[in-house]
Amino acid sequence: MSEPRTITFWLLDASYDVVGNVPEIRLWGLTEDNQRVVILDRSFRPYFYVLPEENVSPENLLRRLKAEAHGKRPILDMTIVDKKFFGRPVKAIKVTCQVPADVPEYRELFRRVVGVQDVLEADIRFYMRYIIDHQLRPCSWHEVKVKPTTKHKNWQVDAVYEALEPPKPIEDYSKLPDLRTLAFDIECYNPRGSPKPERDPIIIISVVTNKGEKRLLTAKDHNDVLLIKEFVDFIKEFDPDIIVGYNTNRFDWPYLIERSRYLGISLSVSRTGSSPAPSVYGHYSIMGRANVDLYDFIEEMTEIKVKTLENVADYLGIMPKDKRILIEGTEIYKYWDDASRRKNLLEYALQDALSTYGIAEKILPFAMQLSSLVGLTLDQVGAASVGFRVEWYLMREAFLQNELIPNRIERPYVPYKGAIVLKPKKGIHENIAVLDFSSMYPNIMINKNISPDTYVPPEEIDDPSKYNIAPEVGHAFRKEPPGFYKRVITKLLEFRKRIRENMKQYRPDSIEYRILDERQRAVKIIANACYGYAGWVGARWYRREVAEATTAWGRETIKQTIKLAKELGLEVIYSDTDSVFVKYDKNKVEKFIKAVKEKFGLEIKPDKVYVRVFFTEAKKRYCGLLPDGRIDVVGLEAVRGDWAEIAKEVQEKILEIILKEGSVDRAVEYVRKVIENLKSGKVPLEKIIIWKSLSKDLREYEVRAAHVTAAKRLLEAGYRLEVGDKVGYVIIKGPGRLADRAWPYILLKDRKMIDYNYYIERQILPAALRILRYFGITENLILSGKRQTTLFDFFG
DNA sequence: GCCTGGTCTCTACCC
DNA sequence: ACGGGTAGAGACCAGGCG
Repeated sequence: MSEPRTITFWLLDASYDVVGNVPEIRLWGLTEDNQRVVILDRSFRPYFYVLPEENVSPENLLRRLKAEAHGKRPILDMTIVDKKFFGRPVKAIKVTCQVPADVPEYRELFRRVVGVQDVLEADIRFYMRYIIDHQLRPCSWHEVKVKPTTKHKNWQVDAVYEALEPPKPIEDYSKLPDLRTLAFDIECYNPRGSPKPERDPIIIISVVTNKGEKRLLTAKDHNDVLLIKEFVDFIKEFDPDIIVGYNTNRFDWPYLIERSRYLGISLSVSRTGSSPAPSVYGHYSIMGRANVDLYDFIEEMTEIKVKTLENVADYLGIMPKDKRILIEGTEIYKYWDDASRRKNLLEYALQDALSTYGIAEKILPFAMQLSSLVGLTLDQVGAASVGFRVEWYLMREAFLQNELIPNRIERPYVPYKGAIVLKPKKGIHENIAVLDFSSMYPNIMINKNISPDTYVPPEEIDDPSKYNIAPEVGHAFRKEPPGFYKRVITKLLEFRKRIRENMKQYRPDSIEYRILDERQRAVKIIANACYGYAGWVGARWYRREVAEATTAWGRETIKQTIKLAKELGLEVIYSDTDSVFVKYDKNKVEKFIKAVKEKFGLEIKPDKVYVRVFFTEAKKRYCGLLPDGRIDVVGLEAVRGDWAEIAKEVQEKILEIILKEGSVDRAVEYVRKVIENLKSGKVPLEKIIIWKSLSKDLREYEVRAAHVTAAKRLLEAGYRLEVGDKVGYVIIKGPGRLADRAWPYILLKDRKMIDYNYYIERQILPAALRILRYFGITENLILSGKRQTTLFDFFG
């Protein structure tokens, strides 16, 4: 039984601990035959690099470092190694320590030694070091030679193995193991505003699993001791691989942890029996399982404006709002205390867990592919910001290419010029094609070899023919050899091509197809984020000249493209960054595409053709009618989250009437009707709520803004608000500034308080006139109610 | 003291 | 804690008016 064997496993989580002065890597996973396993590797040691100053001999420095370390904690090894730093070959001293805690100690000690230029790679967590060095991929399959061990008998796994050699990744991403997923949500008793764990019990924990279980765990009146124990027991019994929730990192887990501590209950939900623990990027780590907060992913979906669980579930078609029970957060305790209403609360809680589970089904396949690609574990990848996701990917690549990973350093923010936006030709245009460059910035970075390691400062320029010189800004980049960004982005684009090739062997409705599709999406997202990353001052591979040159070439490209279009007789209506809107002429457009390819080595593709498109004179705001009758609204009030629904609706309807029917009269009639309805109180309250986000702490605001005063009123009423939350308010009648008349809709006692005049003058009319004034309509004309002539009607 | 115009702050958008 | 470019509303404030 204890003979060595090779097993195949899917990597779920990674961690480490020091056991008997030996660091032990733990790889948590699932095997092909559906066993939960942990693989221990005690052979790996932490290390970092010391980079000598240019004129310092590595041998001398090595001796000095050894002398410096003498008498301190033993260092396992110090060796001079050949590495590259920003593409340049360098000698570095690799320092291998006994345990991870030695690394920061020696980093601090060595960085002060004379002759040391820098200490590198001393800030990488030990298990991440392991993942990078062996190129493991979380959420992917690996092969590993192991032998069983009797260690850690009390852990909740089917088997514990010792690795006889490091695992090897398997390059097939089309399959997933049979995972156990658990979604949960907690409800707290909150008669005194926001619940506090040292005061208010948890009353319901709703649980839904992917194996068809639905549980409603409840408190005994106001005693939640058994409830929490039941929850812990259920997790142990079901033994989930993935635990999902909505906003669990900021609410459920901290609350459960605090509450358990207060009650003296052990929240041992992990596979080692430990409690969830706060970890990197503000997420909670549950040993051996992946704790995923779906909110992290929803946060990035800017198309969902108000990100409450019920809104998101509604938006994603998981649980339509009109088909579920909605209970106001502040009312929960009332339902709990009222025997006749308690069952409604229970149903509500279950629907929350079901919604959460539904979101997980939509999000997890992508999250897993992102995790696999960038190398962050599933529970971390969502919590990490875009910049860090890109960075982890780059760090893996740097390792493969023997490049030293630069340190994260603080730098001043220096702004630079971005893209060009053309002033549109205002009014209505017919038959307009939109063409845009595919991945313009990534391709420019490849074509011009733009990278920190190919950048050459002006004083070092010799023969200009050896460099690509950026227009306007004059930054120079070596043509050869290929720079870091070029190598990385090229690889990503090729990778994506290969995945898309691979997809062809599967039916579009198959699981394999879905997985690969999510994977190619993840690859595209990372490739496209490289430019932004390069211009981020917090990036390890930051260089302003890189970002600045990329946009400069982008500007030149689009300028030349516009010129080319005109030369070919295409009328250019508008352009933004990497797109051109031209009067559609099939032959000319085909010629144009070919010419662009020849001239710039970049691909421009027709994205869509508008039957009709309307532009105001403002940039970034227009509206187009598509051949299938759909309407694209871009930038205008109708698509902004900070206008009252009623105003957005009016604008959208006007655009539709104008683009489809060409009748200004009807549009004006429509606006008048809505104003009538509003005055007579026929418009539902939801449609006049204005939602705005809090971008900072309330005390930090410099001017009195409406949503801030509304937020303060919410706070006084006992609501809890955080940065990023959306505040919904209405404007009420009365004296003073607008900001002082903003009232949280939730606290509104009487609809009579609402200032309808504000909604007419400052919401509906501006939104309507934004469009209608281009057709000769004025505010007075709408308000006077005079019948219009058909003067402004057109086409039919 | 009120009005006006310019500037600043703030949000959310586009690509 | 990935980039810059942009519109538009409202707050704020200085200056003009008389």
